Amino acid sequence: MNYWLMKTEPDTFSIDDLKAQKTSGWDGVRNYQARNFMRDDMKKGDLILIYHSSCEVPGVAGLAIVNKESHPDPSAFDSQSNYFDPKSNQDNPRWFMVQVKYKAKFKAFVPLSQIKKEKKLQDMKLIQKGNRLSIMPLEKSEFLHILKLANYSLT
DNA sequence: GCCAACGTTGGC
DNA sequence: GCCAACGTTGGC
Repeated sequence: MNYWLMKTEPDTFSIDDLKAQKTSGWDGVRNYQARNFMRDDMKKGDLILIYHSSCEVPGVAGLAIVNKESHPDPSAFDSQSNYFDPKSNQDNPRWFMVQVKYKAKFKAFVPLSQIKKEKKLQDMKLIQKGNRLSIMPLEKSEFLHILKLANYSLT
């Protein structure tokens, strides 16, 4: 079992949108490192922190789970899509995604400012200088500590 | 809106 | 393979 953090801009797709849809293909990722995590490493049942970025108060908003493992991102084939990539095609897809399933919206949102203050979270990739990855692995201890801050318990 | 930091592109 | 130019991310 692995643990992940996935960023999303809530103006585009928020934890509330995921809650309403229940499941969603995580399309539109156009960064190779993030793609590789989805294509190679994210397994069904892995748990995911959903992070709101580029918004008034950035931070961790909720929890999701990998529902379907890697498959080609169809938005890359759609010339009408913002995520269209003419270099990707059905025979040789360049971009992959996983499908995620809603688990919870945290009652206690965990803001980035709080994460930065937590001694136990200082090694998180999220707060390393210059890191812009939209999908990143978490240590189990980091994952659990954030659940604690969110006042959320698994089971 | 600013801007630091990073990733990608493409000429050479 | 180098690297300048450009585009994007994302916090502030």
